[in-house]
Amino acid sequence: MPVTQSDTPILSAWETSMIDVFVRAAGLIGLPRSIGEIYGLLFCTPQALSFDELVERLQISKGSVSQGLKVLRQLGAVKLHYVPGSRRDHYQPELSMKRLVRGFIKDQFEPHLLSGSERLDNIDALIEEEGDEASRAHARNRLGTLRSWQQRTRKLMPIVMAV
Amino acid sequence: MPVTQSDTPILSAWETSMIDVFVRAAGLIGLPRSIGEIYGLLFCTPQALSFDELVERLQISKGSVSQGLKVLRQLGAVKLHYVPGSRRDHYQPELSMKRLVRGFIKDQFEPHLLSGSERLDNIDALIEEEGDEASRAHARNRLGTLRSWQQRTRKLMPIVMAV
DNA sequence: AACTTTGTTCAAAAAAACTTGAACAAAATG
DNA sequence: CATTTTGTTCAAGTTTTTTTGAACAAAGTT
Repeated sequence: MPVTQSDTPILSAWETSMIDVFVRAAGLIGLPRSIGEIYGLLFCTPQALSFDELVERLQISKGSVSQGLKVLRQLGAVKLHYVPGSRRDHYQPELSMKRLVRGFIKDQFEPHLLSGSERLDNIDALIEEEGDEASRAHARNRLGTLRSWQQRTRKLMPIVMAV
Repeated sequence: MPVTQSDTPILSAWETSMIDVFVRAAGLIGLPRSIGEIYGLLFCTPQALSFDELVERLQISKGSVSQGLKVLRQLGAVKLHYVPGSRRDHYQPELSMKRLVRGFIKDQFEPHLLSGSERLDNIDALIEEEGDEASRAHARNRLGTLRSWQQRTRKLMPIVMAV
């Protein structure tokens, strides 16, 4: 007995709008739409939601939900919530802005900052291998600028994470 | 007499590496590779560079350079530099981190923050149109969380821009 | 043990973002 | 005014990213 519930309004108007806010925010920080949708729906909903409920209410594929939740867990943006009497995993959104920001920076920014330092050291070495002294001097100078930018960015991190 | 200068090393090793740093940085903030390349080469070079020099040394199309420079000008990341006796526009990189950050935030973030406020007001109205009082109360509550996030982000901006 | 439930993986399809290059516009030059 | 120089625009091509869905694995049920 196939149940065609296709005309049930799966999301209310305010939910759709609020999810849209998160989809845009996701785009702003370089995350795919589906991740914005998942976090957005969790954010709208009072109870924890299961995998299946996300698939059904958002009308996106299991694959997208699975991968999206994986990223969100990695960022610390969702928490598993045990629901007695259910075998399914249930998810709730992390609501602490501080933790959200911290998770994002740690996962997406810090790695680049670190590998960046090594890169600059390599460039330092390369500079000494070519050109005349005048152009080497200029290159060293610019490298110094870059290093100062890196350092200032590093100092900013704790401040941003303290939001 | 076709001149095949294909084996001229157009970029030195350290320049290539330094440009690579900027290409990665561009990716990190959601800008295309070509923009990282353009800014990167300007950053490496002592003199101002013309449009043509960018095309030739980076080996990318005129279209990419034209659009890339357009974005960089908009961000305030490059400055026009008048070169006597040349009709071509010449470009130099903005070297002040403060100005670079300020330009990026003003161009890419603030618009979203502003339009965001209007969106939240709309959601506020939509919430009152559906559901029972209990669910409306929850929705209002979450909207409040979102507003506080927005406000905290706003307060952070001047601090980041003061880097 | 066979079956069901739950969720992951990954190759292929779809969508989005970026780049190219040819046509075009604007301004300087001869 | 025809020509050259300089740079922009935009449709088409390319590359990258995201989404889908079917096959699979793991663990619980009967």
